[in-house]
Amino acid sequence: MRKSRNETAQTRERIVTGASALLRERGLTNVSVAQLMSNAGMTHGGFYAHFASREQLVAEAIRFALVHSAQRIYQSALKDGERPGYSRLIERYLSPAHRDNPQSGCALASLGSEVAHDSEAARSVFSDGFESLITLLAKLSPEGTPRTRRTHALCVISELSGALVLARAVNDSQASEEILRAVKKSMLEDEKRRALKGNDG
Amino acid sequence: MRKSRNETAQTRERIVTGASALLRERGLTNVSVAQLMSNAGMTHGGFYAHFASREQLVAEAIRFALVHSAQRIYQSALKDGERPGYSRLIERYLSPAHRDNPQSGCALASLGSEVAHDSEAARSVFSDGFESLITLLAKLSPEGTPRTRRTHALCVISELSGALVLARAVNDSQASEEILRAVKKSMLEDEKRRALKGNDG
DNA sequence: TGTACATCAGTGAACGCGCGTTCACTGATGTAC
DNA sequence: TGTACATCAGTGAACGCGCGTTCACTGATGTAC
Repeated sequence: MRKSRNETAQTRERIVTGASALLRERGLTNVSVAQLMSNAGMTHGGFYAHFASREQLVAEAIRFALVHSAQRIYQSALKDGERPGYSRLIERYLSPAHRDNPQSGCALASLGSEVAHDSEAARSVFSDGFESLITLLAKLSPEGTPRTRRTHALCVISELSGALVLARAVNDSQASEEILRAVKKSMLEDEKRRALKGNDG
Repeated sequence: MRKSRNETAQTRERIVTGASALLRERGLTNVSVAQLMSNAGMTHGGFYAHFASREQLVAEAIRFALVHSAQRIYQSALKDGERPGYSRLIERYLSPAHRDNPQSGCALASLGSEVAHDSEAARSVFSDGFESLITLLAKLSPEGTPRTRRTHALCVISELSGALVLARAVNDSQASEEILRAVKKSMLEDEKRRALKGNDG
């Protein structure tokens, strides 16, 4: 049952995008090759027609997840009122919807701590994706030198991803809401303060 | 070869503390029962004389790791100059030494994202430990209403743990250093600003 | 355009392996008198 | 305090199971002429 080149490419893409969702949802080590294939509508045997190993698919899925995350983050920052800024991103990132849907959410929060224990390939792909995201955000940041913009981008991403990880880990829904609300409020105030300072200077 | 009650209790403690270190270092799913027992100087067979399941040990190890982390964080905050504050904590938390030694470091950063996929017991223990830590930090925070102190504690912990996770995940040592340095600098400046504001008001 | 053959995506059974857990056994500890 | 027996922490072999990976096979696609 050989498939056409087109179909083969589509199948491969389906496996990678499906894996990027499933791995974000359940973690890098909690999904088997059979589950990843079944998630793409196939049996496990065909896996090695597309990938040399599970490790390779994981690395490709991480790459895809990071590119996807970067696009969504960038879009949020771009659409922030008239000028680009972080307020809209902060609102979206720290929403219950984002907390409850890791499969389509930020890969830094869902995969960050597991990547530290994963293969060199995975860490390398993660590093590249992270660098691209920070560079993009720094360019788009309101006012400041290139250096301060980059620093601010790093701080925003750290605080956002840290808060989301904690809001997901906690078992108590009230505690989870509190984390999202408190950090969101504080970060939005901080952004306002920065915007005013920027307009004054 | 039955052991005395005293020895039995010590053995159990040795397994739990050893597991708390090994699991922080390698992740919750990447260490076998045999490895956890060997780490405590025994063979795997004796495991079930102390625990009902691997899951139970993991939950106890998480509890221990969080208590241990809270103590260290609290000590850093207490010893901050004359009055308690976050500056010393920030310096220590975002140091290369902390990044490179997860086995004795903050459990929020090393286990946070994995706990979200783990057992109810693990999440429950994590929630309790997290709540204790935040309550402790909020009490000790400089100036402000109970509410603003709590919010600030949540923000500080989110930003610290988020930055540490990213600094560990990244493959490029320069990028890792940059994250630690940039976030540390920004957070320390923020703390200074808060301290001045507190003295004025 | 049509024919003959090589290629290869996908299936499902099978592989060796490490996992969490169980169990018979050992012998020092704990308990009853 | 001393003796006889029950308990149980720890060992190492064994269990069933799911894992990542391999393989013989199928039949549609791609290629050569």
